[in-house]
Amino acid sequence: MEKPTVTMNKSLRVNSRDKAVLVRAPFMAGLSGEALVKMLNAASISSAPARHIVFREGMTAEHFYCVLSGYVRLYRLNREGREADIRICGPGDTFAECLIYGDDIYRFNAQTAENTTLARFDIRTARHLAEQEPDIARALISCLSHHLLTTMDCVANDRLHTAPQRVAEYLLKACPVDGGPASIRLPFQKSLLAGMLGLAPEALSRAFSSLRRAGVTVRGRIIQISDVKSLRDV
Amino acid sequence: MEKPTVTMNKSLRVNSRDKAVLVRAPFMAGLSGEALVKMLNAASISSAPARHIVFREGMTAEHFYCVLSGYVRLYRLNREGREADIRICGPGDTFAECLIYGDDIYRFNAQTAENTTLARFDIRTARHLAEQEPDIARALISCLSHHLLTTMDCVANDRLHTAPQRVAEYLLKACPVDGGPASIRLPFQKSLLAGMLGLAPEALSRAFSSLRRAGVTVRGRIIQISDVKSLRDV
DNA sequence: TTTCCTGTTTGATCGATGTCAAAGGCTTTC
DNA sequence: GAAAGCCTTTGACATCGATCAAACAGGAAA
Repeated sequence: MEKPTVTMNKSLRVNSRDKAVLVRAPFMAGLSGEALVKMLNAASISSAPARHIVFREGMTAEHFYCVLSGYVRLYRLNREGREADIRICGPGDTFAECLIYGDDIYRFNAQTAENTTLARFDIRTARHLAEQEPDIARALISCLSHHLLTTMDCVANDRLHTAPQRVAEYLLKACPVDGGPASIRLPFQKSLLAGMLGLAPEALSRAFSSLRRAGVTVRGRIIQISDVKSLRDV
Repeated sequence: MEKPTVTMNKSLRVNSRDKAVLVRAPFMAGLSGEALVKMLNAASISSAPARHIVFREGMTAEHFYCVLSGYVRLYRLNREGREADIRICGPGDTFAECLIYGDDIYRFNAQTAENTTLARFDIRTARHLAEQEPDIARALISCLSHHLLTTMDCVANDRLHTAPQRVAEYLLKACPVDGGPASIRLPFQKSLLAGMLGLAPEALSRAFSSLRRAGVTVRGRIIQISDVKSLRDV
């Protein structure tokens, strides 16, 4: 049990690679010079080790975040303490930005899945910026729209597809090529992928083994697909 | 099978009750005079009978909508043709507004669940208005944020709670009082509630009957709750 | 009020996934 | 390179919810 903390472990000088990720993140891409500078100035970069609690459900929401490297798990608990992931955020993803005009309380827990670098924005500052700079408002709208669509996709997938189908869909999205053989390296642990797809780790494992007949071979984080096209028929 | 149509069945003169709902909708509430007038001018009111297809997944997205009366089901199909509801929109709810800065294609199907009146907004016009009027941008951000939170709740509920728990949660949200006995009248058919909670109608029925032990009595659309507090323990 | 239609409930069954436990295999660290 | 630790896989089992079919009930229309 780690105690909830608002501040990150250590602040770092802004790394050029971090800055590049931040500027290219969907949230900031398309910002003009003036607006971009304002947002960059409002950001503070920090890093956290794996399993660090970024915030907990119920805490006063003072910041929203953009992942620069690593992964963050957004999840909620039921009464018995079982966790369910709501979203997995990777490099370029923004989270808790939906609280910018809402209650001032986090609605879920956020925990790093591995060594992670985050950009942190003060929510009140961002709100003011969004009201001053139309470009920032536009970026926010665009970002929120995209999240909403993604999350609706998630609901539909959960309700419509079985475990192997969800895995196949993930692989197809991650596939660089469109037909023939392909190879993918998972960017994170399988247990994280399981949570992303709304599955227990055991169920993900079984889904993979049921995909063997569709030409999917798994060895560690490397996934070989003998024929991408046949994955679509799962 | 109804053919997909972009236009509603018949345009009506703006009813005063419809207008009242529109102005009070979360999307427009908080708009100042100027911005409000612009948005109202951009709206066109129309009505449709039950089971009317408002739009289909894959169609070019030209409008987004606000429900003034009745209910609209947003859903997607799997390969076998089974439907899964993603969201149920009631009076005051906005849908497809998430396409304002995205692809120009609807990502799900929309069908009226009963006699329904809708306000329709041209997406391009709304986009321009959002860029001209900061208040409209703010309203959009607020509306999208709220939808995103609601949809994330939906994912968490699906993954964390059983059918009876989801029904209990719905009843608690719908409850006017906070403890003691209460009575609720469902505003729509049970099959719609089932879809909303991600259940087959039979599963909803069984969930209700399993809630009898928690003091829930169902007769038609009327639901009696002997003790609201005990519903929380489900 | 009566009838018909549609929505709802109930029963039986099946498939899918969560849970627990133990064995196996990567990865990392020394 | 070797060992330890954690992640992952596999098996067995229980549970939940979907599906199909048929009985039932409620609501709308005559």
